[in-house]
Amino acid sequence: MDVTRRKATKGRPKGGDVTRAIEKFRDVLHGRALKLSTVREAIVRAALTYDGHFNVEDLLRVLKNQGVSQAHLATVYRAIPLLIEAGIIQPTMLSRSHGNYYEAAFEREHHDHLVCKVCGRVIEFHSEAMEALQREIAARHHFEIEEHVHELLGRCKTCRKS
Amino acid sequence: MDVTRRKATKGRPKGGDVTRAIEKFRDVLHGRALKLSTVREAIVRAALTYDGHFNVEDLLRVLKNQGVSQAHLATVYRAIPLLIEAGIIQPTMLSRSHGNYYEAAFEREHHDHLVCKVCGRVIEFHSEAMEALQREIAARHHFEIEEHVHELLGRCKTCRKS
DNA sequence: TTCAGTGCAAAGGATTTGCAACACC
DNA sequence: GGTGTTGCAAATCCTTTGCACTGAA
Repeated sequence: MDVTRRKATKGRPKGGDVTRAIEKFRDVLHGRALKLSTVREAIVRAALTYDGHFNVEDLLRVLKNQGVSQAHLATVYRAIPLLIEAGIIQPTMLSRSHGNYYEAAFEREHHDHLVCKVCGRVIEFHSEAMEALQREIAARHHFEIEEHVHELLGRCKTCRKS
Repeated sequence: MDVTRRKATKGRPKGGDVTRAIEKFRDVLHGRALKLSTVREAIVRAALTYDGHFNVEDLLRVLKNQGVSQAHLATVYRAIPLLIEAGIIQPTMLSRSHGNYYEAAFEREHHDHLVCKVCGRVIEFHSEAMEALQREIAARHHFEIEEHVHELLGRCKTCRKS
C-alpha cells in the first residue's frame, strides 16, 4: 500500500545518463538562446556525479580538483538556476544549515528526507500514502501544489543510542 | 479521523497567555543564569502578539513603534534563540524567502503550512493522519523524530485562476 | 562576427561579534 | 556590585552584480 523505501545513493547516474542530461541541458539552453560552455558542461557532470547533497562550494571544490580552468564561485552560482530549470539538480532544504543545498535530480524519483541532527546523515524516503494525503489537504483548501518540502529531523538509529 | 483544519490567526494570545509566556521565559533564562531585561520582555510581547509570520526586521519595527529604547537589530537577533528555546516562537521556513521567518508558538498546536508562491498567503493545516504516517516512516528507519518541516508550495484558490 | 559566458573584484543582504557603557538580581 | 545585556560598528558569510575579456555558434 504505502511503499516507503530507501533509495540511498544507488541510482547514481551512469555514463549514458550524464550524456542524456547534457543533451537535455543543451536543449534548455538553446530554448533560451544561451550557450553550452565547457565550464557549464563540467558543472553538470560534477553535479550529477556528486554523491549526496552539496552546496556551491562543494561543487566548486570538485571542479577545482578536476582542474577546470580557474573555476569561479560566481560561475557556479550563475549556473545553478539553469541546472534547476533543466531538472539536473533540485534544491533541498537540510533545514537550518546555512546556505542552500542541492542534489542530483535528473531522472531520479521524487523523495523526501530524514535528517539526523547529530551526525548529519540523510536518509531518503518516499511514501505514496504521504503524497496522497498532501494532495487531499491541498484539494481541501482549493490549493494547487507545485512542490513541497518535507523533512523529518531527529536522531538516526546510531545516534539515538549515545 | 483526519482532522485538517484552518487555525488561521485565531487563537492569538490573550493577556493571560502573554503573562504566562513571560513567566516561562523567565524560567528558561534563570535556568541558564541569564536575565530578563525590559527589552527582552518587550521582544517576547511583540513576538507573541505579532499577527502571522515575521522576520527580525518586522519585530524590530514593532519595537520601534512602541518606542522601546533604540531597539537594535543585534539585540533581537540575540534574543531569537532564547525565544525558540522557551517555546515562545518557532522558526518557519517559508522556503526560498531570504532570511528566516518565525511565528508565535506559545501554547499553540502544532501545524504545517500551505504557502502560495504567487501572493505569499500562508494557510495553516494540521493532519493527524500525516503525523501518524511520519511516525511510521521514522520507526521504519529506526529514526527518532524531534521536529519536522512540512510545507506545500503552490497556488492558492485565488491565484490559480490568474 | 556576435552575443553570451567567465573571472575577478566589489557590492549586497542577513547575521554575528567585539567592546564599552548600562541594567538586572 | 558583579555579571549579563545592550547599542553600535565592524566583521562575516553567502550570494549577486558590473565590467572587460574570452569563447561558442
